[in-house]
Amino acid sequence: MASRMAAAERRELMLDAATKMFALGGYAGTSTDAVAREAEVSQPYVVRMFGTKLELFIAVFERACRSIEDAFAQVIADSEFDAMSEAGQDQLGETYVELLRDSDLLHVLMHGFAAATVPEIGQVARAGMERIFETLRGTGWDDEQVRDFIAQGMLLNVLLSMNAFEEHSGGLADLVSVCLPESVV
Amino acid sequence: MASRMAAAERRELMLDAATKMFALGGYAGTSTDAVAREAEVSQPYVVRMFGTKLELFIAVFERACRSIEDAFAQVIADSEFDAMSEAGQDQLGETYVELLRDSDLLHVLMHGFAAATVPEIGQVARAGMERIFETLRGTGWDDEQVRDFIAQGMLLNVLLSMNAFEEHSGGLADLVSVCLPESVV
DNA sequence: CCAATAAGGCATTGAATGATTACTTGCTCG
DNA sequence: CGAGCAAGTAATCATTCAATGCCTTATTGG
Repeated sequence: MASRMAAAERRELMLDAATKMFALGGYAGTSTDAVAREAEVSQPYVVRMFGTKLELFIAVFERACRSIEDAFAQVIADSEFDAMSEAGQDQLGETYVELLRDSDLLHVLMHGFAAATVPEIGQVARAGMERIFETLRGTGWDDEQVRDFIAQGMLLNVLLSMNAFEEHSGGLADLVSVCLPESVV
Repeated sequence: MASRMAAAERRELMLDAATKMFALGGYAGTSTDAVAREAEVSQPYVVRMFGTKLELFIAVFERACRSIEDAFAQVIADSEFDAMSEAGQDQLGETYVELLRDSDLLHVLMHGFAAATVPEIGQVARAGMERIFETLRGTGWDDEQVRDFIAQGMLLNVLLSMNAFEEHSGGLADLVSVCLPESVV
């Protein structure tokens, strides 16, 4: 038996493990057993901790959305930050690129968006996107500016999720290179 | 038994059915049996027609990518089309919005992107994205312009996939409204 | 030190799934 | 017309999976 631990702490470890596994297989393509093995607990314990596989996925997905929101909020709250300067805009962009270095986060996001046909997942997705939108509005940017920023982020998501940046394969290289204006890969 | 039909024709019907079902459940979340029922053939026939569930999904996904590519190519080839005018740019945007009215196409796209961690799916995704990129380059736009166009498209994908446009729910209404500048919803 | 609560595992199960094999039947062309 | 090929199915199988019920054992407060 895995050494005893406070349930809340174990829960976090399970969320970590689930994030990793869901990133690979998505909601339907990941078994609770795979999560359990990754978390080094038994499969029934995973189910019991979250009630249902769907609730587990939602917890993972929502946590991913919040980590984006939080990262932006933290940058914006910094007194040094100036949203209206060129440097400030680049800083937020780089913050996002930095977040996406965590490929598990990226893939969980993509799977969550794709699985939004499931009503409960769609609800979480809309709420998460809304919070991110509102957070970015806190810069003082106008709505079009916020939209363009998010749009670039979504393109980045898609290109990264299809591994377009590794070994600049084929003609995507040009699209890819113009997507990372100044941030190093 | 379903009435006889040329295999190629039946194959198209199966692809239609598979598109519909994969749109709902994604790759892992859709059974070959569900596709078979939708196509009104037996489950083994579906498997035999495509060899493998993965190959079926890839056929569906690739076909979706091509329909986008083709729609753009057709507009661009029109002698009336002027890529450099404001109207021309709007026209391409509206072409994409019109395509996405087919929610099955939209969701298959999203699931394909998300599932790009599967090597063979990733390969198809990169190839499809590259062709779309090259097609759009045929407008004569510079790479940044093409990138921005695609980025807006990706944002549209995500918002549509999470049903952000139905009953302008919550604070997403503002983001949503600034995403469809002139095209009617 | 001990009892109660919380942490966690084991065994099980019924349903679903992708794939294979072998069989049947309709159509077409010589 | 009839033989052979192509279209399609029925039956089946080995796995996998999410979930449930019941049991065991740490830990901790009194």
